[in-house]
Amino acid sequence: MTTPTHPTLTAKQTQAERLSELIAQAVMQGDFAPGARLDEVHLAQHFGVSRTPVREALRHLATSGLIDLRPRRGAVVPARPHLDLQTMIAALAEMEATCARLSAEHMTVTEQHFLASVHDRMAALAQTGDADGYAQADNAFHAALHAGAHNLVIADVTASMRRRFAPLRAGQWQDQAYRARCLADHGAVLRAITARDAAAAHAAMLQHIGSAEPAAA
Amino acid sequence: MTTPTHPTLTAKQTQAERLSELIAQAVMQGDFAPGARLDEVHLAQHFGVSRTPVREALRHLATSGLIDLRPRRGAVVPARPHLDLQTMIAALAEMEATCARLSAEHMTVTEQHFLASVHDRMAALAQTGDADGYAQADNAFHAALHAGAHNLVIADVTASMRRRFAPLRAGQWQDQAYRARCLADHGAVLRAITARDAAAAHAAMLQHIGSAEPAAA
DNA sequence: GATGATTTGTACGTATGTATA
DNA sequence: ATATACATACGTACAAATCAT
Repeated sequence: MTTPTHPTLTAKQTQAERLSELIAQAVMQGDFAPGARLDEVHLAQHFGVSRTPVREALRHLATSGLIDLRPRRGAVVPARPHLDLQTMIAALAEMEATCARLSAEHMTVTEQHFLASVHDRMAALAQTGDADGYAQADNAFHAALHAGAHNLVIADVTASMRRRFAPLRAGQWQDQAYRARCLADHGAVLRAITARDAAAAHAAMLQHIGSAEPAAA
Repeated sequence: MTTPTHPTLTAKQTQAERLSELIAQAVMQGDFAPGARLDEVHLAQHFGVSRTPVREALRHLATSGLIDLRPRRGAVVPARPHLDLQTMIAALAEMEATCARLSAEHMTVTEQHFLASVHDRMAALAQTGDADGYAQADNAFHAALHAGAHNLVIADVTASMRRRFAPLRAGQWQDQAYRARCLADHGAVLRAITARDAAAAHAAMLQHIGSAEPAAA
């Protein structure tokens, strides 16, 4: 009976998801040498699971752009923080910034109030160390902006881009400084939107994603 | 119709990749009803493979955002609300405008010269009634802007959105007034970009697509 | 609300393609 | 260049959870 090395706090997750987050964190922290091969059996043994969930986690991370995965050749962590990853972050930043600008132009007052309430909830959580709740509030904030753009195509594209970064963001919320900066950035975006200042909303969001997302560490 | 069984032609692709493409096509073509469950066993049987590659393909598609995949509950094709033409045009306008802004910021001088040469070619064609050549030049102009954004992700998303309008644009080029307006709009964009005026490039492109594309006629 | 059927998640074995001697 | 070793891709069996009844 292979037992997990340590008790998982969130029991509702699948092993593949857990591993995806763990491996993503490890790669971003530089625990693996750049260019090193991520051996399936080695990882499976290390985490005390079979190769199946490891494979699925690697597929997920490859699609997210964090690792390179070539058929029959296995996974490697790209020598330098993946070039495409930075490109994808920049792309996400542009999409989110567009949503912010459109929100400044098109949001109803009711939607503005809702956005503010989400922000307040996030601020309240800032005191507690509740990383999980914080992540949830962050998603709610951005989702409100996607909706506020009043364009389902743009909202959909942005949301789907954003979803790819979920495993990469997972660990960030543990960092107190990151949480604080995130809250401050959101505040700036919120102010620009309620002031209907499209250019400021755009700029604030661009800066937020550009700096807050896991850049080339 | 998707081919149920393939006579084991072992290309350099893996089964999972093959399936991923097939399923993606099927979903985008609307072969599955929105909200329909994508059963692993069914798909495996349908394509004549085991569940393993099907699972990996579904993971890939879920990460890409094409399908929804919730733990222990399987995959479903998200019920996307009907996207009307105006929304899609507005979305394309935003993407093209973003490319224009990024081009103003990042284009090299060489790229600027190339863009100008494409524009000149288009101007020369304006006199003749060559609708086909004009359409080609228009595509070249926008392609140059996509490239000039220096972000492959954004370029790709924009190009794929644009491609969807090709059939709708086909007839427009017959109209002399449309061709003239299009050329003038491009000129404004070009001037803003060579002046490195990001905001002006953005605005000019937004206006161009918003007015020139086949609006809700 | 409990129970059975169906489906997903995980483990493991086998074969084929890749890399190395 | 041929052969050998090894890692990945795929198939299959079992376990666990969801949903229907």
